[in-house]
Amino acid sequence: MDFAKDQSAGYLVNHVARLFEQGLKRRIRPLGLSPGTFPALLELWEHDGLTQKELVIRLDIEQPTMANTLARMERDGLVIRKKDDSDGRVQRIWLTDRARELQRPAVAAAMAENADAMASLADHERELFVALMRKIIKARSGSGSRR
Amino acid sequence: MDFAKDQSAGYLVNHVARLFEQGLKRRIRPLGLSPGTFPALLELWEHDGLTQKELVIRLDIEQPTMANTLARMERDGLVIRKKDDSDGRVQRIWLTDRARELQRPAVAAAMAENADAMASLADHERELFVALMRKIIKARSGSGSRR
DNA sequence: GACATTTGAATAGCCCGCTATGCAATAATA
DNA sequence: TATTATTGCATAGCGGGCTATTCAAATGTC
Repeated sequence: MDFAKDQSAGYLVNHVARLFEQGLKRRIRPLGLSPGTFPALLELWEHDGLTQKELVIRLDIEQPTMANTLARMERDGLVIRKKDDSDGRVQRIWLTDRARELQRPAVAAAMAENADAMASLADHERELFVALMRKIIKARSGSGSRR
Repeated sequence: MDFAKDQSAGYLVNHVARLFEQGLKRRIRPLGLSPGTFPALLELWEHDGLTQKELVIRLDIEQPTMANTLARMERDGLVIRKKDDSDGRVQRIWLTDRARELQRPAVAAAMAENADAMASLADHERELFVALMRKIIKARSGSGSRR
């Protein structure tokens, strides 16, 4: 009984995530990007040529989800996938020029969206919010429910 | 530059939302429920016979998403949809016996998941977390970006 | 060296969110 | 009252998440 949805962390976090995603989507659409590509791009901008497996681990996302996202990214001319020379199983992911050029505007858009969505929070509240989420993630995916 | 993803609220909130959803999914699968039905069920358990439109407004979700979710729910024997007598456009949504019986175990599962996911937070941190998210939602969807 | 195991990626199929669009019923208006 | 506008819902199509399964390459083991 008495499950007040506006007091349920799970309910709220889903709502907030949707708001963030929608905002980001609007902002990066002009760049020809969609939100799902963002995490992969962030990693690749820092470390071009990562393996699909490495992306999966770094982003804590399931392998088929990553494979699917990368397929879309390749289709859209953001990356190319090449087999590793020394191991025929692994796919290495390389950014295209276009993707490299998008770094500045895309990061700017994401930062703007973050700022905007949290505009109603005071500075210390923002830091708190981020810190709390990191704590949850750490506890959860760190020693998480390995099946 | 220097967009640290572990400091980006948008990035983190997406991650946390995924963790919550996966946890809930595992917990309610035995009941034959999926996470997407939860918000609608919560409303209907309190107010059976709501309109699709009313659900859309209360849950801040797009109309086609709701229509789709309700179609799945009807398929799975959770609700039935009946045209309103006095207005042939509106669909009223009525719970089945099965859905009513699921209230207790489903709510228990959600509460357990919430508790579990936030187990690493102190009590006051949990309250803070919830309060911050409500603040964000209020500022955002309240006077939000009406196109 | 042959066979079994492990590992990385791809595919199939589903849930659930979105936008854009179409359609039928009602309400408003000339 | 005939036409137009509005309103509520459904459909099409896609992005992005998941699980389960398959496949090929590499590794281990006998």
